[in-house]
Amino acid sequence: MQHSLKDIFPNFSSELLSTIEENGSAQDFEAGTILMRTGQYIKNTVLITKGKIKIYREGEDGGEFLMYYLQPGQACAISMICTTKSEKSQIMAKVVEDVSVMMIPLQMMDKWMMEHRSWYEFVIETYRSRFEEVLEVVDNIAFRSMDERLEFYLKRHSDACGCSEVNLSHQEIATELNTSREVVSRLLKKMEQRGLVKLNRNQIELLR
Amino acid sequence: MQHSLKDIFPNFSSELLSTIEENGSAQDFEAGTILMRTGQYIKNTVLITKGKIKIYREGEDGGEFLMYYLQPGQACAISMICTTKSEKSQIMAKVVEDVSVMMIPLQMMDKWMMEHRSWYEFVIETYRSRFEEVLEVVDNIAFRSMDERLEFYLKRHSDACGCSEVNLSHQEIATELNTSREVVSRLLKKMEQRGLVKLNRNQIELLR
DNA sequence: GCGCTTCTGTGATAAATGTTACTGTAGATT
DNA sequence: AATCTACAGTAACATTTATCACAGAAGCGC
Repeated sequence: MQHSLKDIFPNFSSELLSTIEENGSAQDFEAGTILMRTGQYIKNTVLITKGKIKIYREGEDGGEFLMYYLQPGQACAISMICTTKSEKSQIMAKVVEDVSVMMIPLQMMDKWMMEHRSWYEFVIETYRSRFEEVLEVVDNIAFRSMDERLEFYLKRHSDACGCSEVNLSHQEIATELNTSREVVSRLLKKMEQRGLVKLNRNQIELLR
Repeated sequence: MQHSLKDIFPNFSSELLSTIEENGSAQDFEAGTILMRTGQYIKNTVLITKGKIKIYREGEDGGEFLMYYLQPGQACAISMICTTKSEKSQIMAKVVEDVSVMMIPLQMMDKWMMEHRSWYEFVIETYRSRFEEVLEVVDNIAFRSMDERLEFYLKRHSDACGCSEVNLSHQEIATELNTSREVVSRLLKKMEQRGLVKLNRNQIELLR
């Protein structure tokens, strides 16, 4: 069953909602799709109405460092920021759970800021929350060691999917933390010994 | 000799400039002043007209991780973002070179967004550039080792002060990179052997 | 079942970074 | 000059993280 835009963005005024329906283009993408690559020019602001997206920062050596998740009711802050001057994307966006999005042409972004108070507030709040999220990422890598970062990673994953099972291989986790598989395996083993997780093949159960 | 607001913010319309003069409060602070602490509520948006400010992320253990510099013609993105809802600051701001600032009461922020196109563009550009700067910080700590980060730190310092001498002790540098003095000393010695710097007491000369 | 691939576990070792301890030196204070 | 203090250099060692090597287990296709 499909939720309406109104349910997903409850703070939008009804005028704004119909303008979005009019000017936006609804699109679906399967899990695994790369929605945006580092260096690409951005032509749309993306509103997520269903599914999940992960935002990565790419290293020169091909690393894919996980920054944060995007979920229904949220928007890609980068696509908003870059939109105005049609700048290049500084990040990579990957679909991790089949998504539906509304693509908003870049010229609408500025226009609506003036015309719709609820759009303005949404944009500011998007900036604020994403900025804070990135600051938290900085905290983690600047001040914490790998075991703490791994615990944080697992917690965030289960928060995002709303369940206590993480269905990822150690290699995938290692890539997103920019470390090696062996390190992840070892740290997970220690967590299992401490009773924090139960390890299965391609699955980690969080116990507390 | 004092530059006028118009010279420092050349893109602001003359109406906006006079509104700023009218509603803002010009204030000076000496080097060393903490302008904003983590957890404080933000009551003003800060425009820098003279001097330099460093923005830090504070760790729980008392670490002060340097994020970026603010210079004349720039504004504190955090103070803009948090302003709307009078949120708590997520960062610490320290004056490193005597500054003059314009304090803009938070309610002006929203008002001017609607009334002054040049303010709107300035705010969006501020968000964009600060976001990019933080992403670069993430790059550095996620993908680079301490020697590369130290070189980047020194380069950024000399860019900010416009000279090739860094007048800081090894301890101060270590604090801002969240490492220990010994590590900084060792790496600097190696850089000296590679001919990249010349080390004096309380001063590092960049040679290329 | 057999062969193949992917995933996981683990030891050995290397490299980077953090910590402790101690020394010497430059500059300031008296 | 004698003393004091902050700063810098460095050796020795501990810890964390990365890399290499290999082996066993789980799932898959045939």
